[in-house]
Amino acid sequence: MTRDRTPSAQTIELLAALLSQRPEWRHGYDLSEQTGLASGTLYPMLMRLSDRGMLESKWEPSPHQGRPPRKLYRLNAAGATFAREHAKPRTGTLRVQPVRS
Amino acid sequence: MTRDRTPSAQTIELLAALLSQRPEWRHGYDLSEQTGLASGTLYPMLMRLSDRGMLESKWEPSPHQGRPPRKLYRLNAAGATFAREHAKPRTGTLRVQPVRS
DNA sequence: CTCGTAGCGCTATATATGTAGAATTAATGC
DNA sequence: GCATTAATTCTACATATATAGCGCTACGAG
Repeated sequence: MTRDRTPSAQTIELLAALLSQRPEWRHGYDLSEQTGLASGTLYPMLMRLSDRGMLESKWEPSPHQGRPPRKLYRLNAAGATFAREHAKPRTGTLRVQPVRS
Repeated sequence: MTRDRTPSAQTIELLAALLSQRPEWRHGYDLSEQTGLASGTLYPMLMRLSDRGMLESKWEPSPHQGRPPRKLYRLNAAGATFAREHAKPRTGTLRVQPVRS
């Protein structure tokens, strides 16, 4: 049967990255740089999130000759809700983030 | 001034690879596997040979989604002549290569 | 024959996505 | 609680092309 796990730290990081620049389209390489996630972790994650209806996606033709085409992703409504849901601190305790100057 | 060097061992190997399957189109990755030449050696060589009018080239759209497009190369008439010219032993002296068992 | 330098080879890195298989993590049943 | 097992993460590797920059090599001049 299909089990449903609560999002892992990596998933939350990816969702946060996608949420941070919504509604712009992002590609995997871009997201791997922002999050530090390796390709073998990131691409399967993007596919799973897509399969679960969290993301829209489309292909963009190679920007320069000889470069691979990019697959673009973006949170849809369901995905954005899900991301916001899980982006906030786990417990009910409110925490104030000090801002570094 | 533009000097003209006699083709290096690497160039001869590449020309031989191209000649061996003429007139089929070959792409760089393919040729790098056949010759063992690293990409940073091979691609500049292909570009130089192209610039000197030895090769025809064209782009092939990505065979599978997410894979980089391929640039195809093939010896033209001048290139084929040049390749045959330099593929044969250098001097008039015939040398017998001992074969290591 | 020697010297300067243009041309060339090579290592490292960048751009992008993707899969196989091992190791790990977490949900469920008992 | 503990074992089972599905789901996920992670390390390699594969697919392709391309450039920057260092260092070597051989051409041509003298």
